[in-house]
Amino acid sequence: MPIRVRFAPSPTGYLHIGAARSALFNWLYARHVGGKFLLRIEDTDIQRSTEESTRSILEGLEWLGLNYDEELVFQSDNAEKHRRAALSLIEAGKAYRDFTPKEERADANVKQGIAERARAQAAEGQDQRGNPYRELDMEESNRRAAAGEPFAVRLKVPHEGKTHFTDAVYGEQERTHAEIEDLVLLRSDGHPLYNLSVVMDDIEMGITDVIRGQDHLTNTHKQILIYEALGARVPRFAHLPLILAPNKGKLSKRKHGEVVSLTTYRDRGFVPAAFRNFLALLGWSAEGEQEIMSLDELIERFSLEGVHRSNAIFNFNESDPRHWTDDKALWMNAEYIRTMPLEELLPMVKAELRANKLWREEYEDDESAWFERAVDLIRQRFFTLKDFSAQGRPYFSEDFDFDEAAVRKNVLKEPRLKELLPALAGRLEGVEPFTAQASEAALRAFAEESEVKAGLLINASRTMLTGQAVGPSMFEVFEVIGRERSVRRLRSQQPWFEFAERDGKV
RNA sequence: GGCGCAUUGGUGUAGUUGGUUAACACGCUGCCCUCUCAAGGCAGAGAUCACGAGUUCGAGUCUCGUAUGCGCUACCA
Repeated sequence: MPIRVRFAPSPTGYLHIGAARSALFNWLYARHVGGKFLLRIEDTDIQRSTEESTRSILEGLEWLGLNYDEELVFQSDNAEKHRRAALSLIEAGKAYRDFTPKEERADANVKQGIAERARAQAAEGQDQRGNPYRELDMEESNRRAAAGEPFAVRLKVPHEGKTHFTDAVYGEQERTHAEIEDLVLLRSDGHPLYNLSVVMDDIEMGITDVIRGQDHLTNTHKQILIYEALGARVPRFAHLPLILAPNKGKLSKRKHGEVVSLTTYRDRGFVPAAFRNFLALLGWSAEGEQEIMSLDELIERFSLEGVHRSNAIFNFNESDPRHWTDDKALWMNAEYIRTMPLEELLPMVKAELRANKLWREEYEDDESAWFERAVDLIRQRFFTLKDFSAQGRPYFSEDFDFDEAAVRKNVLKEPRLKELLPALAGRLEGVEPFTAQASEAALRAFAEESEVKAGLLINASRTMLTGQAVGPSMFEVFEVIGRERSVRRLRSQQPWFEFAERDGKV
């Protein structure tokens, strides 16, 4: 039987890292075994589901390159079907109507309420089959329902026995029925609940392997009971370890904000392949020590056996601009930026420049060779795509800022530079052709004549041309910036205006 | 409260059927390279493998207990 897996997020917020990782693993598994990867939006929680979330999820998957097969399924479209199935389980004697009035639960102390209730039940020696309506006479039940009395539908969990399954990651799992409550299938307002809906949709979609977060590991037993009540074949299960925040807590939108949103990584300059690679290594490892893996390698090497059982911590620190997200993710992004095929990087740089009004059509036309050269030169030290419009700005625009520390250290420190730099500009003006080698020769000769160290002129030039203290080899920069712009920038007195005169030093 | 799962340096992970100095990546420190910063090369710091007991000639690897963390326990998903 062909393998079919699915990713089934609920659209109650953006796609977070953990969910994205689940999607990735499902996708990799499907591609590895030549199966199908399906997508289903679990929008049965009408209160919290939004179209915007759905859009964000779709965008995120697209960004990661996780295309889905077959048509997108919205769980809410099947609500009526789920409702009818629950009702027919009553007929079959596998579920029953519970006329107990609905208990309102404040969202904030749900967990606490559960624990308290459990304690109270244990104290009274009550078991999970204690519902007074469980054995209510069918005629009586039908009559009260017909009279319009509201009821929830609960699954009749057998008194004896246990459910059992073999999880592809966590191994043998067993749970006695006594530990499972008669779970609610249908709310008293007729709304089908999660466990029923997932099971039915998974059956309908022909899902053979359910791969999802470990937070569903214990729910699985309940779902197996539903599969059995429905007379359906139980799929294989594989539960994935969770991805935790630095404080070891669950990743949450409310607590952690947008650092845990996948789209943040897109918007802050991550290369999709890099982030995908990083994500794949959270909770899974391939045999061998290679960690940088292309999509094809990922697909080829992915297996459920390599999935771990312990939760992984995803590091981030929004208040630290340099380590705002996981160091390894940042490193991997830089690694991709400097080593990926240039033609794959170019469109991303184009998008980044365009978004910052730095893009010119010539870069793809008359100046394409220059553009490629420039990108190839500066990419070596960049961490994110954002760097192309930030530190990279002087290469694409005349309007760039001078870094004050750089100016003080490399330019103002030596008063003679105010005359030396324009003089150097004069020398460079005559260099033909204007190559890295030629400019180097000219600069070194000029340094010797002027009896200053070449390094002084080099570092000063770097700051004059790029506004920065760091960057690529200076002679490469001369060549890429070009003679005309280099000369002009060397003659600019702007740093003195901007910083020195303000200090009253000049 | 009950049930389940996990626990290897700061983080992500390797550690074959128990067998010498616990491996790799990121991060960190130093050196080399050098016009700066990266990259690259080299070297280094950092783990009594959560803790306690047991089995064994020998345990990160097996058993039990404890602790901690996480998850589930809902007419949320």
